[in-house]
Amino acid sequence: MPELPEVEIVKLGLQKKIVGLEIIDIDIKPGKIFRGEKEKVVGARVKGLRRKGKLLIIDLSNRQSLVIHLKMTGQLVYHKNGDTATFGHPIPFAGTILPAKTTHVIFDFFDGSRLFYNDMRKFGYIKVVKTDGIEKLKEIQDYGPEPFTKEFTLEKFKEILSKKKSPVKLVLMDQTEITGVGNIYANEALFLARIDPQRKCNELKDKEIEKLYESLLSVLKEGIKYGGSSENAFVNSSGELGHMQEHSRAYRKSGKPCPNKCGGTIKRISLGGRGTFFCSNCQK
DNA sequence: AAGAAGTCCTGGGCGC
DNA sequence: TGCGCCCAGGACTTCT
Repeated sequence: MPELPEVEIVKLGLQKKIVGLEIIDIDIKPGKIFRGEKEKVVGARVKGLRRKGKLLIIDLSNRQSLVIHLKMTGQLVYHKNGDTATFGHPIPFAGTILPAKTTHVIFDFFDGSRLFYNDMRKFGYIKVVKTDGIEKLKEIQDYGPEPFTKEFTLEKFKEILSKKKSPVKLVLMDQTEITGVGNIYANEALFLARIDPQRKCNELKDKEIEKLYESLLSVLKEGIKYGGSSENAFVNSSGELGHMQEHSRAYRKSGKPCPNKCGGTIKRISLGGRGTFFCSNCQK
């Protein structure tokens, strides 16, 4: 599932590929994914890309922006010579076919290249929003501080955790508390910090919070370094898989021996209705 | 007011 | 082999 590192990888990839290009058409498969008016986008150039938590924002030259959430299985794949790839004419690309069965939106650029939005589970969306109005979007307004920004200090992290009584993993994943962290990196950060995901936030000791702060930043950096985690359907803007899943320690490792060699076994429980992986032997 | 449960959606895993 | 059942999972909505 695309989280902060995966969305960052897509952003960095597309920054090199589509900035400056004019959108001359958009093909939209009927459905709820594309929200807004196509006419507000066609004819505009791509001015730049930004990321806010798990949201990707494509700013256009006409004061409109595309706000994109990939949710579980969203993909943004760019094809430089995609001029023959349309819904009627699929072409082979990066070991797959574009457009795929899961393609819902195709952006056509002036130079014949194309950007494909694929989404197997159709949870994601592309919203057309006035650039000026982005900060007022409910989802963005409610966002908590974001890792790697100057607001996200250890002190701020302590403040966030100390006021919550819920299990620490749920708070790490709550976008209104901390923005950008999802299930994979929450599991990994807690494993590195050797903290039980079920621990109540306000009962964590200062030392533990410090360790968790470092671990969280460290696993997010690692995710970016390895090109994202392709545990689910994630691919980068060139259609390639990431490698973070090859380095994950706890996520989806149930039954495997604990990588800390503590003698324990990674187990899987459900927390907040979500799969939670940890070593009950060394995560206390 | 906070926490639990339901919702969306589809491929994949499982049992028979 | 093949059918049907059920589940994951981010974030929002609805219920308790």
